[in-house]
Amino acid sequence: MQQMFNTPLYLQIREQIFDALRSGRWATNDPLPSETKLASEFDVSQGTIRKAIDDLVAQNILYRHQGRGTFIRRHDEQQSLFRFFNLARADGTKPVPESMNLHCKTRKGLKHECAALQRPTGERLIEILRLRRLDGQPVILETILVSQQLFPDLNKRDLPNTLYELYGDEYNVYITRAEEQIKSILPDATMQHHLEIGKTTPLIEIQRIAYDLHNQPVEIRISQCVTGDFVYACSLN
Amino acid sequence: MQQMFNTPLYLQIREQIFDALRSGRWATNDPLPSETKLASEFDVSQGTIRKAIDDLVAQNILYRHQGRGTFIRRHDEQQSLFRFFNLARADGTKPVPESMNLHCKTRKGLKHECAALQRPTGERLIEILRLRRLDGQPVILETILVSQQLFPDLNKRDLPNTLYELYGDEYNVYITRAEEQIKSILPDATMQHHLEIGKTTPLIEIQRIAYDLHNQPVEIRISQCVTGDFVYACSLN
DNA sequence: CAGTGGTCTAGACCACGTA
DNA sequence: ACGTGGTCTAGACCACTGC
Repeated sequence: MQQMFNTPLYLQIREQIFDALRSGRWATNDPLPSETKLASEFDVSQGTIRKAIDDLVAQNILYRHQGRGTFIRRHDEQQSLFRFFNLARADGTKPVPESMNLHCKTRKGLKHECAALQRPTGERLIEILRLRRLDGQPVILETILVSQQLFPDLNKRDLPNTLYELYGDEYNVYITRAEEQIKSILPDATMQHHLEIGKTTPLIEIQRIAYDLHNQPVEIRISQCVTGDFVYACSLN
Repeated sequence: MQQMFNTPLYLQIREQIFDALRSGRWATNDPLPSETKLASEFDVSQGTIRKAIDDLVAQNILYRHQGRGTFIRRHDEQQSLFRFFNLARADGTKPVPESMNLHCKTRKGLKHECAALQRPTGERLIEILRLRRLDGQPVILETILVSQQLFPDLNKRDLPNTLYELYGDEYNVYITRAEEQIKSILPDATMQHHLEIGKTTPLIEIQRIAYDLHNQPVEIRISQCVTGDFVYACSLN
């Protein structure tokens, strides 16, 4: 096959592989077909397949393991606990977060919430409130909002510490990236109570929107965090 | 040339190119020698040079421009204003920051400051205090600390809005990455005065350590920011 | 041992920028 | 028209994994 149209071949292949991934064509735990097999299937050279996969690896959608194969990146317990978790001790090490669910209910979504999730206005959302402890201290109060349509019966399940793993395993929704916005706030009565702080202890509030493979917003997560022993850590390049 | 020893050729080449960059072998504004020239110089194929440069581009040390050549990434006015600037409006757009210098002096570094900069304890540091305005409002109070040894007479200069450009142009110190830690604080009297806020307005405090090409810490920067109309924005992958 | 990804080559042609 | 980076190929060999 030759490069036709104006978009490079490897980008076309990348999109085709990406579509195949989303359609569930390959089992989540098995390796993808080898580069040479994909090359003959798509009728391009192995180097072109390689470049396409390079991109998907860079996007953290696939990963390679020499000698074993190429695999779909999953949110499993270990990574999921840390990959999207930016709170660290002052020395840069990361604590293991525990979580306790405070409530889980359904309610009508507010206008701006539905808009952020790109769902019809007024759709029912599932709201989860939980408290997270780091090194035993209550540090984070977290409100999670998802569409009930996309996650039927999520509210009737046992909710694990790592929700993104559950989203993937049970609902075929794979979180690949997220955007966070941080501001500073003072605690209301609920926060004071659960986080065991006074009304003059300032908090950071992190608003996250998490996106799936299709780049669709899937979850809103608002975390109020006490930043005494812990800080929000971020790298710039 | 063949792959010898156990490290891949392209990594060896990458390090050699990197060394050449640091030694100032190529002018900062001219393109590097073309891939084919580098290939014959290092006696490897063009594809291997390409892979080496790919890495340096991914690290944001070089950039390519098709048809023109490969260049050293500089902190120039435009990018520098935004590249390491994570405050955004709630809708995600970025304001143009202005800055006003409040003072610039030298003083003996505290123990933890010298340690963070990997300089001898008690060395003299240059301290710059400035106020930044976004959309006309005073939003950020910023304290900058660098070694006087590394930046002689910096305190006697006119300080531009984009310091990293000055570091590169005048001191051959190129900032390539930074680490930030964020926590929430209440303002002291100085902050209240300059940021025009009351004592109950919570702020976020960003502590940044910026690193140069050698991966040496070069600058400490502590910013206190009002997060009313602006938020700290960050992407997770 | 066979099969996977990882490296490396040599050479072709394309797309862009400059003069 | 020419030189640059960008894409693509076909084929070689290496390094790791699992049987």
